[in-house]
Amino acid sequence: MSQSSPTGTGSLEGLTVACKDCSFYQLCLPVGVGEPDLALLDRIVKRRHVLKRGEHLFRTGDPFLFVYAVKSGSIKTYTPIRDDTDQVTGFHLPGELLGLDAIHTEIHQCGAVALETSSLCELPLNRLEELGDVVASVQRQLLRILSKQILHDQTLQVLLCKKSAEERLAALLLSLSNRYKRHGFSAAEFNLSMSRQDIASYLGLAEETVSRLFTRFQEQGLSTVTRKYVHLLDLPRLTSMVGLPERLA
Amino acid sequence: MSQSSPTGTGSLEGLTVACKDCSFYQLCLPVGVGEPDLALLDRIVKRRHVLKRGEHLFRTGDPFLFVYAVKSGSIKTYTPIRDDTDQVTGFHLPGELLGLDAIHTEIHQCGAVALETSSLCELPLNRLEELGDVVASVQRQLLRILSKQILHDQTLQVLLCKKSAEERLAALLLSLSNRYKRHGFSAAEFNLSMSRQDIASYLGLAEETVSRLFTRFQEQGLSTVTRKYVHLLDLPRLTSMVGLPERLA
DNA sequence: ATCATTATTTGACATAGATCATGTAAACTC
DNA sequence: GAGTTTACATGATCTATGTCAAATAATGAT
Repeated sequence: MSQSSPTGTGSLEGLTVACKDCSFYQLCLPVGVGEPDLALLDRIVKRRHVLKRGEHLFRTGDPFLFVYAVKSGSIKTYTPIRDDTDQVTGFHLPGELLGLDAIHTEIHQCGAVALETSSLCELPLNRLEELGDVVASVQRQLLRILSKQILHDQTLQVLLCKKSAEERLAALLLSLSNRYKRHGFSAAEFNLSMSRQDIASYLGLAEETVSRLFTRFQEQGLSTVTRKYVHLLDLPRLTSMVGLPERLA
Repeated sequence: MSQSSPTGTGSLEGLTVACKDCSFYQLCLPVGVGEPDLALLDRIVKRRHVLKRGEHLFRTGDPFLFVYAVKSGSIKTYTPIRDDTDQVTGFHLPGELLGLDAIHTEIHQCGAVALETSSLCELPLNRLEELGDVVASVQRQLLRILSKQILHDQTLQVLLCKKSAEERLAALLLSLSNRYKRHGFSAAEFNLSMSRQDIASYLGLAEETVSRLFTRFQEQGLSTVTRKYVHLLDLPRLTSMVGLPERLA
């Protein structure tokens, strides 16, 4: 919701950057919130949330206090399944919201960990009342965003129910590509902040299968993956592999 | 949102039953909407929507006009995948909402068909403004409901990623059981309104696998399934099979 | 820098569940 | 109410992935 200072992450402390000046605000609460409303909204949005790799934003069972917006970096959310295994439920990139699933129970059902150094804004949903008129407008935006998430979940459902391992991985790569592209980053080259295991968990595959697929994609000239660095060589073919508008986000 | 007349479904036409008298209203918009608000809400909620088996409530691509609440019967939602196949995305029982995924794009991304004779209420989301004060309150409820749906989708994600065919089917049977129970119906005996194929699609399995599992459950004394009629014989064992709070709804 | 730990890759093998094929029983049609 | 269609069941395979095992490479710690 807010822009980081030109002097870098270290000086975020004490800064008062307005939401309307944030390069991400249109991604958080895209349309329908007018200028004056934004000024109000700005009053209750907290900034200066920075996490290093591996640090938790919240854990399963924590009380729900805020909806978070990723400003930079990336966050993964997961649910513990049994004693040892986790299910990765999502990867959250800049401009995307986090914690929406906890509105219902007011208890976080997922844990959220930084995959790399990341900064976030927080929106105290339970204090929205203080905003008066802006409330309805912001809530309408939130409804849209939650609805979008539900749509995303349906796409994932199709992916998990009907698509092969190959199609699933292609879909994830394209999803990341599109989401980076939206922020002016390269659609063809980026770094995977998550591990093979995270990817496997998210896609319902074994870690080994993901590894083998990366190798196969390379053999087929679809992409190059060296460690964390991904280079998508044949976007059109990858897209046709996934088939349909099954874009993940 | 409204209660059917004591004289039966045939006489729904012309009835003006208040939301607050509806036995389902607490399921639609559970808490936080006070009595006076309900009276207002009642003004814009339409009733008298009746579908016979196989009839569509809406189709993919239709403009989004309403959120629907199931009053009686059951509805399935699905997305077309390729030319021939569909992905069943959900089964909707009385008291549950429908069409939430279309808020974002304002175009229905799913089709919705009645699995049996069903009646529904409609809530014109785009006319909520007319309600004035009640808006924030209703929207807050809606947020909770959408959030709950997201939670449900996460459970489904775990089911599809980590659970065996057996566990998936057990989870679905228990989900239906719990949802019927909530409405005062038997938790142990009910009718499946959906086909084996629908179940298979929803759970990411082959139709044949579902058939075989029903047979196996019967052999193991877990349940009895004759055609559409299900009798759950060993709820505790079924529950422990699924493991964890992975209840589907 | 060196060692220890963890992540990734690769290979050999096992298996759950898909697919294909066919049979049987409801449910609809005229 | 005989015939046609559609839903469900069951058996015989086949295959995409999972699982187990081990090698290699990267990362972090001392």
